[in-house]
Amino acid sequence: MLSNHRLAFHPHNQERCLDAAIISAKKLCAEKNTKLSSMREAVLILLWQGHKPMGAYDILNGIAKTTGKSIAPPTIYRALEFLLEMGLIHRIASLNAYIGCPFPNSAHSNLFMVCSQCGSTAEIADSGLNKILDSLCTTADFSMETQYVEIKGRCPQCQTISAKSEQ
Amino acid sequence: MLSNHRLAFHPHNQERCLDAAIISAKKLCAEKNTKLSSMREAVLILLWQGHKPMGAYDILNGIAKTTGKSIAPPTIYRALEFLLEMGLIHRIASLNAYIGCPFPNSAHSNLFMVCSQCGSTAEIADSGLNKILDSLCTTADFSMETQYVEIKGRCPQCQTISAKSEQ
DNA sequence: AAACTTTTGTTATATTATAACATAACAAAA
DNA sequence: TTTTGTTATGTTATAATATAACAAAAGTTT
Repeated sequence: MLSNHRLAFHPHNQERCLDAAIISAKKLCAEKNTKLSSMREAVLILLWQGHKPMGAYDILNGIAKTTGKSIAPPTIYRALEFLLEMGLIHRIASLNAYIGCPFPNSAHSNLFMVCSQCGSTAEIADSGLNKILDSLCTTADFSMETQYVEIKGRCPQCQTISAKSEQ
Repeated sequence: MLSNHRLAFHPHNQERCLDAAIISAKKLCAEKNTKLSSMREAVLILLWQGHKPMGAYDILNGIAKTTGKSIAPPTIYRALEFLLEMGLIHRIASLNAYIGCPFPNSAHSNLFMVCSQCGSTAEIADSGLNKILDSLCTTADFSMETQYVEIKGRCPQCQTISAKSEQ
């Protein structure tokens, strides 16, 4: 099991995550012979600064603010498309939002745990889960292409907070 | 395992599904002391006639056509909201679309297999899957509220067709 | 029928995403 | 070092999905 739930759901040095993400993004693009242009890098940085799923228009506004320029949606969607293709980010379908991938190098199918209160989101790759999904597909004679496994609920911190407020 | 993949992915008497769905919807609403108004029933019927996930605006146009009236989005979204609350339909997040639930009576968490070619969609409730998801949540100290498990791929029929066309 | 509740209608607008075409930036070949 | 080709970004417009806010109608209860 590959998971970043400890980082995602607890305070930690977020700048370190960001730096690591950018370094491995550059490496991965070099390997794949693609270019992490400044716009693409800016979007990736913003996503890691947010450290939570962000909508395309949140990203748009963020980029517009830091660059001082006014930017149109296609610019952002293109950067997102590239980053998705590279496996550097994921789309959370249930939120229409995007988040940086904490382990872009390992090929994997993913599960996301999204806190419905604070938005913090963990990514988990679990072979047991994938085996079950595969076997269910086999049973139905269905050939899998993509999977979306997203769980909404409460992260550890928000459980504690809401438990306290109910005292 | 509770699954409608045999029906969903193969030709069958769709009218029978529709009739059964409406009957059990009426029963369920009676039990829950809510009302399946004509608008709500019309939306449910349309979804079962389509027999595939439909977008809110597809539904809107369908209802507008059969009634001859022009209808505004909120009317449709309200009907959808009601049907979702009753568990009579599901929302497929990865498609922004809605589909009738084939077994609304049994409380369950669901997995959807969506054919990326023809759109036909099966719903599967599997306790093995749910156990794994539960255990992953426990590991991460995450308390689940809702789950979205959606798999895109090829249904049996569309696999056959594309295999043939590649000969 | 009056008062109340629930459902639907109406208008306007928010949010998310893409199509189509133009320009700029960069790299490779001539 | 032009010129050509390719890739990336800019620009305008619009499509597609969803909701807020308030008004009217329909259905219930008293």
